[in-house]
Amino acid sequence: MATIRDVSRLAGVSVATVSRTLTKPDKVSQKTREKVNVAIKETNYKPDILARNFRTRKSSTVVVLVPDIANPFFSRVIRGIEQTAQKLGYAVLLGDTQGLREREITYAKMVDTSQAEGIIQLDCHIPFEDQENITAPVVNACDCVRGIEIPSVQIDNISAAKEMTEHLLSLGHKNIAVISGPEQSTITQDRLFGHINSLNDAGITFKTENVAYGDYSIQSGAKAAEKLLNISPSPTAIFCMNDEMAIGAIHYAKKKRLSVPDDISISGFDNISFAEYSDPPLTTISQPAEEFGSFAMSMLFDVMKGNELEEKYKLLPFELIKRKSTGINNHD
Amino acid sequence: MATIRDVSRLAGVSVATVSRTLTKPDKVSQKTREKVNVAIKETNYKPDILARNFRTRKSSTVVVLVPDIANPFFSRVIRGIEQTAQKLGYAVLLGDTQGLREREITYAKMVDTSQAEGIIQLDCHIPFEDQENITAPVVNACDCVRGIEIPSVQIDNISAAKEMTEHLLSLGHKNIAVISGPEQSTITQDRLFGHINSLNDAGITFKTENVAYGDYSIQSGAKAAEKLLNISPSPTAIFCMNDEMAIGAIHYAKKKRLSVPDDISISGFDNISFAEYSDPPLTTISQPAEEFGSFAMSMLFDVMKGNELEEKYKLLPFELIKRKSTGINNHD
DNA sequence: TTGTATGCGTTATCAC
DNA sequence: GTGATAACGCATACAA
Repeated sequence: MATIRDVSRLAGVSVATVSRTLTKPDKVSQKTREKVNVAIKETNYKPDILARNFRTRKSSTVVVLVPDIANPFFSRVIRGIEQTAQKLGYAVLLGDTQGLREREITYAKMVDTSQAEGIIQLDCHIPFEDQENITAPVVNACDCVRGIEIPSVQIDNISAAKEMTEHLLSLGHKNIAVISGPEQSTITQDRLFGHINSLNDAGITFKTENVAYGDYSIQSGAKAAEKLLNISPSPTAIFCMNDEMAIGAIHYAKKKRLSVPDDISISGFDNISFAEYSDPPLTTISQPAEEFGSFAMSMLFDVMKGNELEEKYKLLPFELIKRKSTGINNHD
Repeated sequence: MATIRDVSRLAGVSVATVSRTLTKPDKVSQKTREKVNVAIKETNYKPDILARNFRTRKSSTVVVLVPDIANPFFSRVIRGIEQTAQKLGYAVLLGDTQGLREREITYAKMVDTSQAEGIIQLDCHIPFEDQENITAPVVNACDCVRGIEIPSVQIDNISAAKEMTEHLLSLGHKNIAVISGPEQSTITQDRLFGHINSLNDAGITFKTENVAYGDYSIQSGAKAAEKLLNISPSPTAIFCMNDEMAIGAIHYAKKKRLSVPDDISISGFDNISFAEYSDPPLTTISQPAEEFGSFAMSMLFDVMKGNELEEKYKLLPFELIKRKSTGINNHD
């Protein structure tokens, strides 16, 4: 492999000039530049990025912590991250954490060892051993850690849950169940809060037994629906905190020979590509997944550069998508 | 940040000894090791991986080229890659290529510049400018490049397609349509080949007009179904080359008020998590996605180490999963 | 605008 | 088993 030395010799210039030609071409005369470029071609020289990274103390790499890469919503976020990272000259290291704190910390430590310059965390945890001490550039996307000074980009989950609940209320539903995400999750808490708020505004008392917790998987949605649809009086609508669980819930309802939405309305969250093609098509909240990723990467870039952030806690717009899985309450 | 120098001073040993304690502890006496470890803790020393990588000419990183990270099948493969990579001490760089050759080449070049040591390619392209010259350790997973010396792990797509086709034939279907993947794709070609083979074995002539090409998206499946279900005589079964397109096809069939499977049988491929919860549940081919990733990473490891591969073209087992989207032909 | 010289933090070589 | 030291390839401060 040719080194910068070989190029400099062939071009008859110093290594410094070759280096400059590559990284600050405006500081090199047109003529010299040409000479150097010819020599680079001739030698098929490729700068050794390992050496460059070492010398500059930069890896041009960020690590993204994702609880489950196989979740279509997260993978869309990652796609957004990747695209913007590439534009900004960064590579993306994948850290599938399976929600394990231990693995989050392992990956986050890559910043300590200079392997990565910053972290994008898609879960609601602080990925450091010392929870109080944020020791590396980090940004939250989709979810966030409450009360902690970590910049984040998400939707207004409280308002989104309110809007969905109001939609269900407007269809005449009074006994609304919830299939929630993990209880500790910030977005889950926010959405539940918004939901309860709407109920209260409508003069309806929220009942704890109307909530079942899932893990965002289809299976957990089906299981939660089984629990909720066998209490009495049976709810006439279920507000699910993601589309997968809604699809699982619909599946169980159908198995029980309930018609969706005639017997039971079921709503989702995220608007994944399957939502539109579910039977019936899912009423859901559309979240700008790619934009989350893209925006988070831009924010992280600023944090890494030491730039001031315009908004530390960014909210992106969401949209209620009304489809056929929710309908008028025919039961009471 | 403490360096190896600081540790050596505090421990009263040479930097070489500190380095050895970290990377070859068996070459250091118990006593010295303890001294060094105390000093490491004291100074909170973390080896600079950038410097280490530079010195050893290794990045301990592999790059994975994926056409579309948001495809649930690919993300499962990536999960498998990530898990095994972590075990083997490698980090995974994400290269979402959108199927663009240009981006594949860009990412593959990271090996030239030492940023990555090897490549896992999930698409059926050679990620190098010079197609004839394989210039970096590379392994194919799921798909493969035909006639090229790139190690690969996949299922026997020909046999899988045969098995599915035979299943449809056994249900009495004679006019079977195909919703295929991209025409240039190797796995598409293999599956089509297997399909045609089965038809021939059954004495049925394959008709080109019974094939529509999609891009693996739900939308493309719906569109392809629209084309196929409006030719005459209408096929009584559709063999789709992935689950997303099958779900799209089912969606269109229902829209046309056709019953699946009474009027039309539709089969998928991949067995993604949504397959089981589709309505009706999808008959499909289960592929070991995580194992593809895991196995590919192990193979790449061997290639990078210069080890001989036990099998250069590995086939993993698949399974025909019979569900309710395929049924007996009631039409002729 | 260009060249010279230095050093980044680590590992490897070779003495001891 | 341990230490002294060179070297990896590059970017940069400084001199010219």
